[in-house]
Amino acid sequence: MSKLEFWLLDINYDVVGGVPEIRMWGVDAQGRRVVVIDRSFRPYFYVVVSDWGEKQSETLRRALAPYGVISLEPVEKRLFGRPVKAVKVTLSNPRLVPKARESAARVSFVQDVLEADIRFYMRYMVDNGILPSAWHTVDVEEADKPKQWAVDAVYLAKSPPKPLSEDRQPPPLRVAAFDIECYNRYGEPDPERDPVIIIGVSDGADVKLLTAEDKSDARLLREFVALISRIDPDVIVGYNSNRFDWPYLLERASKNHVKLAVTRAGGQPAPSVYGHYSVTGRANVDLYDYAEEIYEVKVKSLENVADYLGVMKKDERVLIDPNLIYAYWDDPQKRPTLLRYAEDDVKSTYGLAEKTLPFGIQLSSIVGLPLDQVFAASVGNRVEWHLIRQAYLYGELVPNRVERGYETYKGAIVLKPKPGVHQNVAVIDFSSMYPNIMIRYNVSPDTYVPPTEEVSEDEVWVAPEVGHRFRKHPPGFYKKVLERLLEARRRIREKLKELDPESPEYRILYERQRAIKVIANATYGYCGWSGARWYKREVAEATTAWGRMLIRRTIEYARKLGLNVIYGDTDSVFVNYDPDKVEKLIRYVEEELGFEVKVDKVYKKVFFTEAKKRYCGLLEDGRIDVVGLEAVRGDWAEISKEVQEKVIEIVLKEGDPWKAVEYVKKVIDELNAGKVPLEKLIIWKTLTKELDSYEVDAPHVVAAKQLLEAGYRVRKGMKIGYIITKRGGEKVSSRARPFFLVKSIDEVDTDYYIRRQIVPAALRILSYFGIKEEHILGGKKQASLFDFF
DNA sequence: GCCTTGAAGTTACCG
DNA sequence: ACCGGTAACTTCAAGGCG
Repeated sequence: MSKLEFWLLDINYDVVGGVPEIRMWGVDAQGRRVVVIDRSFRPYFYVVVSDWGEKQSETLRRALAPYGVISLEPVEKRLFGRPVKAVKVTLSNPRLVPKARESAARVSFVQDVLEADIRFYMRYMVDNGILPSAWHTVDVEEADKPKQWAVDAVYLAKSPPKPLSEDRQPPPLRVAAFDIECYNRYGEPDPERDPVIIIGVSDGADVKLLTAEDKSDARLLREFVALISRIDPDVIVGYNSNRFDWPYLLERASKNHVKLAVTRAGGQPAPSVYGHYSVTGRANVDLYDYAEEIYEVKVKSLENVADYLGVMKKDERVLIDPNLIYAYWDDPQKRPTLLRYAEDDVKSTYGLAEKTLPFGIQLSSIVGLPLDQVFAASVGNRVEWHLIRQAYLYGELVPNRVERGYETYKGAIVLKPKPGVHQNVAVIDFSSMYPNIMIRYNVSPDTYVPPTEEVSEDEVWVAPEVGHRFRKHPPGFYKKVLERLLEARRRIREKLKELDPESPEYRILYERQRAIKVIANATYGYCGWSGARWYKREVAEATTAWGRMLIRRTIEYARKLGLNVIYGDTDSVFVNYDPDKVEKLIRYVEEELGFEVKVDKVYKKVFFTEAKKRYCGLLEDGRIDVVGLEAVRGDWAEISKEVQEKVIEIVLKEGDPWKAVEYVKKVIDELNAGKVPLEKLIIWKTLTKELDSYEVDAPHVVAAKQLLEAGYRVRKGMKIGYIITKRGGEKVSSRARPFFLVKSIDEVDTDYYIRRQIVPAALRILSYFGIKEEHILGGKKQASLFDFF
């Protein structure tokens, strides 16, 4: 027997000779790739019973007999904080759990079946405190290695692994990025018909471009399998690989009778939870999932995301129209360009992995989902897995998912801003307001006291406005969970202060505290989500009610101090920066209200219109913040955003709105002269539902229908880029066309872009200064129409 | 039948 | 499949006028 330290990369299970075995794929301290097998674990679930004795035990045992029941064990557990009579039902085979669950549910004294939907390997990790993307120590015995397994050693665990320090660095991981190009002469490539023509693979040092000869990809697929096997990556990354590359490769492989044996167990990738493909023994990460969370990037193409993250600048790489890939392939002159394009794609993908994996690794170990699942899982699922882990530690049963109706409740307060330019404004905001409210007032489903229940007043916190009551003691589930998270984050931030920001340790811990913050902040939203296991409307409702109270009291006190409250939203107040008074305000909130606030930023100048949630400000270092305005929205043409940004800059930095008018006029002249590139006129909008379920023919819907007609695949979730042209009727939508079908500026309805894009975006700022449309369009034909009225 | 007006539908933002 | 609050656009139908 020996001790093994390993970092857990992937986990799965199989049933061998009727015995389930957990397989933990990882990297050990010497950099060897290992599998640790545990055959001692058995699946189980709980039944909540109204009664438990010899008779019930016999009945249940009989009902479950066909499913290999091993034991029935009454246990002390709680559900939503209340002790319940529960029986732990242990089975021999994880695959029989669903059937056994149904059977158990039919037994008369069984009130509920719980935790039967926790996947077997997740169950194993939760129960043993095992964390993916983290180090463990385990007593092992070396075992025979099945010959198709691509690892250095296989071990049998003598007992379950134990987690080591969470701050320890991950081992050096081998990462491979891949990207495929398909023949697409007939539009969207169809794996039934169109071969894969290029597969690019990068291991960070080298890029290999595998190509198909004569449009036959059987050999190409075999080469890909061989290359992956040679690189033997721990992490395989792609861009949209779960939705495109993997399913496409698998289908081509099947057509060509090639086994896509890229897993460490010698098998093929397999569809798995959250729409991701599992590549056993490796982490298969789709970076598109990460990109979806970068809201600053509106059109989430690989080149845009790589550009934004500073991985590869758009103007320093080869870009070709994806629809013309086949043409570049067919033309020997152009094929080298296509190859460079494929190379840039795969290099960008690798670069993206370098930027994002450190965060992914930390998120994975905090919420407890394997690295390849954590990006693919929704925010709700991430929070939920974090909660499931904690529930186990507290002896709380995991509630079942239940179908519920949708309920609304009141949210945060947004103040009407004071319009105009304000100098020297401090933004004061609450640190993690909602998590801290839940901690302070013990807001949780298990501490909630229903109206029917009588308790003495001093035992409960009563939420303002809504009157929901929560027991002060004992600490509720959410409180315990959030306190632990915030405390961990505090500790890490303390440690960060002592580290060199350029060091790898710093990077790891920085990403870790960021991941913790993300989960803590999402927990409030989770509790108000009707799909949540720990959903309780009153919990969410009380949290926002306390939030409103806090912000109101803060504003009141600020005014009492003589501060000018200019604006506020949810957990922030904007006041004139009088350091003494601001200091007093902060002390008041900390001492009287018991919450932490800080000066988040100070604006040299900040400008508001009458609208909430939209403003712009000049910071002391000369940077400009734009919030909510057209310039930061993805559904305005680039030209309008550019104009607004520049107008804001002129107004804030030079204080001369009329100078901005001159600038806007200049841009309009350029547009009229046909000097504005077509790309700046594209308007992008998401297709949020199926095309035929739209009630209104909005411009992007009309454009999408044209795409469909032209033979393109149109799917929910796509961003549709369109340009408004002259051709068509009165309705804007009748003049919308997919952007790439518009070939010349002459087709463009420049009047639309002037009157409905550029001018409104500029006037959003300028109208406060008395500037009107005719001042911008002055002297032009359009203005005379106005004068007429 | 034409024009105005406001509601409804839609998207993307803020915190 | 995390929440509610908000602005702003386009379409569409109702209402007023004649």
